[in-house]
Amino acid sequence: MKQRPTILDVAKEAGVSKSTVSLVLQGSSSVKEETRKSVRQAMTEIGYVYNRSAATLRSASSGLIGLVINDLRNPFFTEFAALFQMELAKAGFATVLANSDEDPKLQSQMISSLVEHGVSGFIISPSYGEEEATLAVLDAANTPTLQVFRSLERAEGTYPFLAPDYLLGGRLAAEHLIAQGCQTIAFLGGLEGRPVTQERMQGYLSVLEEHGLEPVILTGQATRAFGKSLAATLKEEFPHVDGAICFNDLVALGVLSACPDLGMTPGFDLRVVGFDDIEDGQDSYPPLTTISCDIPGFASSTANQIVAWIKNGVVPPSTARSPVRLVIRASSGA
Amino acid sequence: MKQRPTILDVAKEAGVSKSTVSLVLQGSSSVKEETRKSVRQAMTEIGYVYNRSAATLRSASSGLIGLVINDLRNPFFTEFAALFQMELAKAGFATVLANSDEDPKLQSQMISSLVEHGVSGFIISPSYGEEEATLAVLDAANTPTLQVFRSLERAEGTYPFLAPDYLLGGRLAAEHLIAQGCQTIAFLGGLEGRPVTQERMQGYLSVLEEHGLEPVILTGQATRAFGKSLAATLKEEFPHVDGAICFNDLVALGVLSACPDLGMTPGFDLRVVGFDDIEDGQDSYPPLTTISCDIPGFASSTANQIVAWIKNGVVPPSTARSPVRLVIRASSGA
DNA sequence: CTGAAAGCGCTTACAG
DNA sequence: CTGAAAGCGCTTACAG
Repeated sequence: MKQRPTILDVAKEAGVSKSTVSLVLQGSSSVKEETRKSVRQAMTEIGYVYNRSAATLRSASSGLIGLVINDLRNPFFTEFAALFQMELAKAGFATVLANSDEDPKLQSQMISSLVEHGVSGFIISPSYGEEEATLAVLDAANTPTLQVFRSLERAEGTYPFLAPDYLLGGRLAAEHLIAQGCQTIAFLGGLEGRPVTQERMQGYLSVLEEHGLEPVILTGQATRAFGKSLAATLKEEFPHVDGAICFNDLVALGVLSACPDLGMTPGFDLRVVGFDDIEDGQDSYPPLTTISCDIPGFASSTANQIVAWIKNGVVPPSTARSPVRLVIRASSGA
Repeated sequence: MKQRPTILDVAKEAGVSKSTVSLVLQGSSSVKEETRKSVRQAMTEIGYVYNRSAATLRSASSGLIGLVINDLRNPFFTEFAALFQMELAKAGFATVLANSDEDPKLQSQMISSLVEHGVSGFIISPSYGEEEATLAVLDAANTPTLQVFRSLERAEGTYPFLAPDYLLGGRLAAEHLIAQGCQTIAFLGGLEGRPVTQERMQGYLSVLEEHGLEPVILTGQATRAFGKSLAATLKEEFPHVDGAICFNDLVALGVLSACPDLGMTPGFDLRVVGFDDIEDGQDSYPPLTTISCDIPGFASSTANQIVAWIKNGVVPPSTARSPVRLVIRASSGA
């Protein structure tokens, strides 16, 4: 367990001053190629590892970015987190992933822990409720912060917000089911009053209105379990419903998995559309028609924006919407 | 964007020396309660935030733990990561979550980035292949490192390994299917030659041998998609198979979702058992019988061990197995 | 292009 | 119980 070598050791080994070593570390162009090489070699020879804490202390930029997600167990967010992290790694930043688990208390705790660790920026998909604590620590941190997918009410404007065009997604889903000949289309799942639910529902409502159709709305948890229970509710209380737009794919997959026991054939008796395009939807029975939010594109765009903000001070627009598209599979009977 | 206050500002505000502030920060018992209070109050008044980079530089312990996972998109690992992170937060450590995505190159890169950031310990579920680079950077890091779920071949012994009792799991699954009356039981999925596959399969094989039954083994990717394709293979080439033990739940869920189109009734024509007990298996059709690895217990045990190692130098045993149990649901026809 | 010096915000002995 | 001083490993002007 001997001490790790420092730039001083490297300097000694390479026969230069420690400033020169530091310049090599930063890739400065004012060091001769030859010198650079010998320094690099000295580093590998003595097993030097860069100490970012020291660098951070002096230069105030850690190269760490905090990604705080409301529900990391939802595959949609997992997918985003995985892609985002890889994207950032390319830009030389490390990602600290934290799961606030829909708990605003946990969220503010985690954020303040990340601030202590000196993160250079935040990407947050916030948990709802008790916004004060979270906003207080974020304000005190005074660091580039981007909201994704969801936005805190009081933070609109202060922290730029980037999300898929949920409203358009709702419209596309509704138009598709109408084109498939559905007469009565229900909107299933998603917590009442939440902005994301509102937007997806609004797209659905406006299309139904344009076609003179009556809406059927059954909100609730965005989970498989709730989706399963909804299928039974539909069968018993709303047997005339022949199309369902689900708040997200989890709800939709729950509905699909409940159908066999209820004697319903999804894609035939009941045409189902989800939202998010998580991978599981490709391998469900039947495969799930859904609204894709282009997560890879969303992740790279988010990564680019936060990096541009940190490095060059380019503040993203206060609100931006990314494109969505309909992905047609068998669950809607196509 | 004014500078963040430092302990010097706090000291001035509270009318004490900065050493005293530092002692308060560390919860030293040698500070009068009264002093402590006034210092704490001064902190909140001027909006002080602790700078861990500075502390790390001086004391060489960052309070950061790196969790490097081979496939974060698999819900099994996501679940573990989420629980582990919460457990560590309780102990005052922050978790840096990284996804190596089954890519050993990415893995060694991420580890060295984490080392630069000064993590105090590693938990690694390694990606296989090209072990040299990963081991080299880990050796250089010289920091407490625990392997979970999987172990690098060359690292047995050097880095303690903690995993569920896969072999017993394979046995429990096989015994259950035999008790259910299955005559021909197949083992589906899992990459050939991987230790985890070997162990699960070994449990299955030994039970079959004890009962004089012939094994049927179809290895491959541990994904839903592969599970789906296996169901068709079974139907065409192995119609006599009436029980299936899947490498993991993803494969099992893939098999289940393929059954309807093949005219098979899971739990009846084909009794299916998975492995891992991911949440999706509770809401599949039919619900999935599986081997539970008690992820919450595993996560907290892992967290405790790494913390004890870091704080008190307690090195975990070089290999340990955690209990597994059979969870019976409808897919095995019970 | 390279060297000597100061300083980032803490913690750590060491006096008192 | 509290204060003055040194130092962790870097980066940053500033000379040369």
